[in-house]
Amino acid sequence: MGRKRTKSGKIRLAEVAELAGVSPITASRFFRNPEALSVAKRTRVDSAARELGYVPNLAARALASQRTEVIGVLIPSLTNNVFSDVLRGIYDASEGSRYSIQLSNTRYSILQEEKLLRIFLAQKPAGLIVTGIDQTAESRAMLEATDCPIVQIMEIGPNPVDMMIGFSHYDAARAAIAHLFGQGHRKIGFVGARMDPRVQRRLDGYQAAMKDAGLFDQRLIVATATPTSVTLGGTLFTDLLAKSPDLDAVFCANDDLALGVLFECRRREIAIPEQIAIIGFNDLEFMASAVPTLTSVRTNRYEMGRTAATMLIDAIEGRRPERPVLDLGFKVMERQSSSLRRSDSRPAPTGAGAANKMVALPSGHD
Amino acid sequence: MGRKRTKSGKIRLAEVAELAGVSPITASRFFRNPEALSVAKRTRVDSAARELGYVPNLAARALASQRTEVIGVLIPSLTNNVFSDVLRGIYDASEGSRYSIQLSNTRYSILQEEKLLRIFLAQKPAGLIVTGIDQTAESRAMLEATDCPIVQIMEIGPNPVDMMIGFSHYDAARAAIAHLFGQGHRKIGFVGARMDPRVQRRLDGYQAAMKDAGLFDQRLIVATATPTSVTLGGTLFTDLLAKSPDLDAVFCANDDLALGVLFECRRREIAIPEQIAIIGFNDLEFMASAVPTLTSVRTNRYEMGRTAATMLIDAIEGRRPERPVLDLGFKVMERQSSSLRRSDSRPAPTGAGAANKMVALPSGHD
DNA sequence: GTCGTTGCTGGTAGCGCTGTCAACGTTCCT
DNA sequence: AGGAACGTTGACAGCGCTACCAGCAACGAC
Repeated sequence: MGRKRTKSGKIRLAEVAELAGVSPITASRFFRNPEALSVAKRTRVDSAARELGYVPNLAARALASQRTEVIGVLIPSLTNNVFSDVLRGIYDASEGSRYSIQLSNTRYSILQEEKLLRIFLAQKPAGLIVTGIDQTAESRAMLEATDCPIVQIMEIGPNPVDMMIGFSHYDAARAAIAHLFGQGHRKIGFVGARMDPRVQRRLDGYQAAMKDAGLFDQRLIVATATPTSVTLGGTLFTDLLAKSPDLDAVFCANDDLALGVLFECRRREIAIPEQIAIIGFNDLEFMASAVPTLTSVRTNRYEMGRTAATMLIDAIEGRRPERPVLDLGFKVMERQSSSLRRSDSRPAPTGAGAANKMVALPSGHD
Repeated sequence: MGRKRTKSGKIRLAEVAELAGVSPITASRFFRNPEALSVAKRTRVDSAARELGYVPNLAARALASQRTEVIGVLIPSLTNNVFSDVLRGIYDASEGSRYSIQLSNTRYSILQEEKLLRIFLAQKPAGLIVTGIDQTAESRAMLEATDCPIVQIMEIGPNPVDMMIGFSHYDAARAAIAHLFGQGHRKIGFVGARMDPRVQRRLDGYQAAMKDAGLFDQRLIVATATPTSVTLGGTLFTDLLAKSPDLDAVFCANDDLALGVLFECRRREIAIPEQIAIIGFNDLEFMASAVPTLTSVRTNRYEMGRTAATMLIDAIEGRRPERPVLDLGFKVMERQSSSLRRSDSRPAPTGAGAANKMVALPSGHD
């Protein structure tokens, strides 16, 4: 007796249990911890669930268990293809797991981040992935008061809230400048947009390298808070040339800017790298197939997302990582745009960028 | 008597109600339909909720009300920047609403889509956004059996499940070819990658246009299922040149391929547009700042996402749109890469691509 | 004055699932 | 053989909220 189905017509756990000839709680265990069941009951419940097409009601589960199977992800931008790679990694790692991803966009505002964090935490997420290390004091306090695992991504720094995965933007920028120094460049400009904390640290690295070499000059820097774009790369480079006409190289804070600089050089008939060398940041796919091929600092974005989600899920399930802070490092991918000692005087058609020479791998593993 | 707080220390609705001196149900109404309360109670509940920092428990709400405030979004790719624009629109539109976005990646597999759909529907989403019109029969049946509003995005076609927003890829491709015909081109090649249904329809449009003009030739087509990239554009163009050395224009199924073709032409010292004209698809930001600037078919991706989410939320709340199918149209953005009749013989530095001439706006509004 | 109507409020009874604890059968140890 | 230890199972009582319906006051129509 009693209703067989919920009024919405959905199958409930009780139906599955009844068909399998077990109690609801045993059926429940099957979905959460199958090993706790005897093989006989396990197969019975399994086939009953299959036969009925049972899908657990997540809301009921969350209410009863006082926790969700949601991983919250806070990122500053959906547009930036840097984040789309990270996200892909996160989604890939979450696939097949019981956890679902809840994404929110802070739009590069730590106040917005704080607001979103409050909402997220109220729903008791299973875990949290947050971008960067520059939270508000309030956010920081909330994160530390939470008992769910947390991974900070995109960069590494002191005092992780919990786990941390990324690389040193400061070191990466220094490595880029060191590479240009190695090619004989001295008047190296900096072009940056958006100027979020990570881009700021790249600028810091650039400044430190230049100062150490006694080559620092404020006129070599063009930076704006405007969101980045290829077009903006050309505009900023134009500004930079006006300030420093005797420039011999440019470090671009990202690859879109670098592509914009490349095109602007084409317009002005500036030879790359003979007159001006270019180095970008992130090593997006197109860098290797541009003409000339563009040197860039490769960052492991997909791997970062994937590893962050994997670490997080492991931590949620009680498998804490051996080391909570993971430095994924970077590589300077030397290509034609910064190679004065060119072995090939003219690029061959197709696959020209093949000469991807790995130059540096500071900080972290490989 | 009775517990004041849940064991997790969270504020519940009952606490808010008590402080406000009303019954829990009245407090509940305040959050869902404030107009139903008298002004006096409304302010009392409001200040009580504020004072306690109350945040509703979504799981309990979902369980009790038998519905969620989740909008499910199924897209085929996270990498493709076409989708990141759409997603940004969706997230922007959902912000400030009570609805949250649940994103899943079908990886261009309609079987995977069917699987995800089953999971989504079991959780009774408030609404659903799905990509394209090529669902499996099973998926289609599930979608039609569901009572929540559904928006199909990215393209338009016959028999919408519910609402639909997009444009005709077929017409857009025909417009691209018509533009090239207008410039005097005849041997027009097609370069395509990924070859998902929408790219396939672009190819169909290309073929129809060429056949109508009596210019169709199978050797003018290079298409692969491989995921798209700039590098691949160069490779495919190389293949195309091998098949059809007397080519005078290329229609690229997307802008990344077009950029790859541009670079390959540079490598081969093929003059654009004098020897070969190029037209891309989507009009990503960089197209206008490349050298030469690249003609492309502009699609309204952000607007598509934003409008889809807005329409969906309106429909969820009972405000059905006047017309369920919305054609957002497209525009051929004529630039240097396809303009033989160039007014400017040499592009000026910076902002060179300014000469964005709008050529066509078939299908839909503006 | 009686009846219906409207606007607001509250009580009751779950939504579907899991935490806790108790109970059972079996095995292994001393 | 007795008892502890383990593995497996089930009963009960909610999780925090809302659907549903009843109740009540204020008002107007007859």
